[in-house]
Amino acid sequence: MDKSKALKILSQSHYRITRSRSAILEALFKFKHSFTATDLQHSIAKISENAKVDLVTIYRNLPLFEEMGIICRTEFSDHGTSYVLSTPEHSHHHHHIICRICNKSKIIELCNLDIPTEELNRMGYKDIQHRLEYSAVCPACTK
Amino acid sequence: MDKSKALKILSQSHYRITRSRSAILEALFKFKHSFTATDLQHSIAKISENAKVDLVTIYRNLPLFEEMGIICRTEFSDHGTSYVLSTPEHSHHHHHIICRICNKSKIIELCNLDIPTEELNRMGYKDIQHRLEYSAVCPACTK
DNA sequence: TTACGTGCAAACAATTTGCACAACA
DNA sequence: TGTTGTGCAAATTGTTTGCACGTAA
Repeated sequence: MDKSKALKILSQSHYRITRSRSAILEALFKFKHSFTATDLQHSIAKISENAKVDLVTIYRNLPLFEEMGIICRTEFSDHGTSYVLSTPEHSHHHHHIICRICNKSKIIELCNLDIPTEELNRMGYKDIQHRLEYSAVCPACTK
Repeated sequence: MDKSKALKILSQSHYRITRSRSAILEALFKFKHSFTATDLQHSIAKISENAKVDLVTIYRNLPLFEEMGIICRTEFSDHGTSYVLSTPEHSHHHHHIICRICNKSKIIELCNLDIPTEELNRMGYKDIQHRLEYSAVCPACTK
């Protein structure tokens, strides 16, 4: 997934291609780890002085981009919501591990999680959702 | 665990037994499901008009009570931190399932989660923490 | 009596909302 | 041109901090 792919998805869904959305996506795809709305704003400002996008606009677009499958929301950090890019790997069930020092995230596979979900289902729980987030100090930061 | 047990824990740890802490604990143990700081404040107000405790005081005591093992923090709800009572069952590794309708929570066992943790350890990640929260519509609320 | 707790006010941070204006399709 | 999107300001919500006063040990 890159910027032009994302723009295509947007227009195919009849969302408008605006200067702001373009600038947000431009900055988005530069991130190698998870980012917040504020991170994005700073990043956009760094790219170009006159590309400024209001924080509100970013807040309004992030859920949209998530809906489109461009980014993926995570909530491990105690301070607010952050996102990671949707890679092809993101299309299937998975979870993240986030380094508490450098903030980089990696995907981890956890198929055995489906088992308890099924059990809960048998117990009568409906529309089961779960959120699993790992945090740790990554190998690089351990040194 | 009940109020007097909690008070004993506090005083054994050289924390003072105050009117506020007493009132908070009084209200605490009445909850059958998860609660937030604000929930607690309302609950205290309902119990007795002159037992009022400042929200700030509640915010300052909840982490303390958690440290003492009296309550257990959960963060599934999108809007802020909530807690559940520590039952004897809480002393071992577990997770919760919270009903999105009635907000009641139950403990679920998930020992197979230890496996990925170990794997991550082998991969060089240190001080691994995880948070797993299930939410669903419980059998009662399905009807 | 003295260190620990509390209340109040105020600061903060993350996020949302209202509304007039701007700009895509 | 009409609808959708944006910026600005301001409101909300959850949580934290500073400080003078109160009180348990």
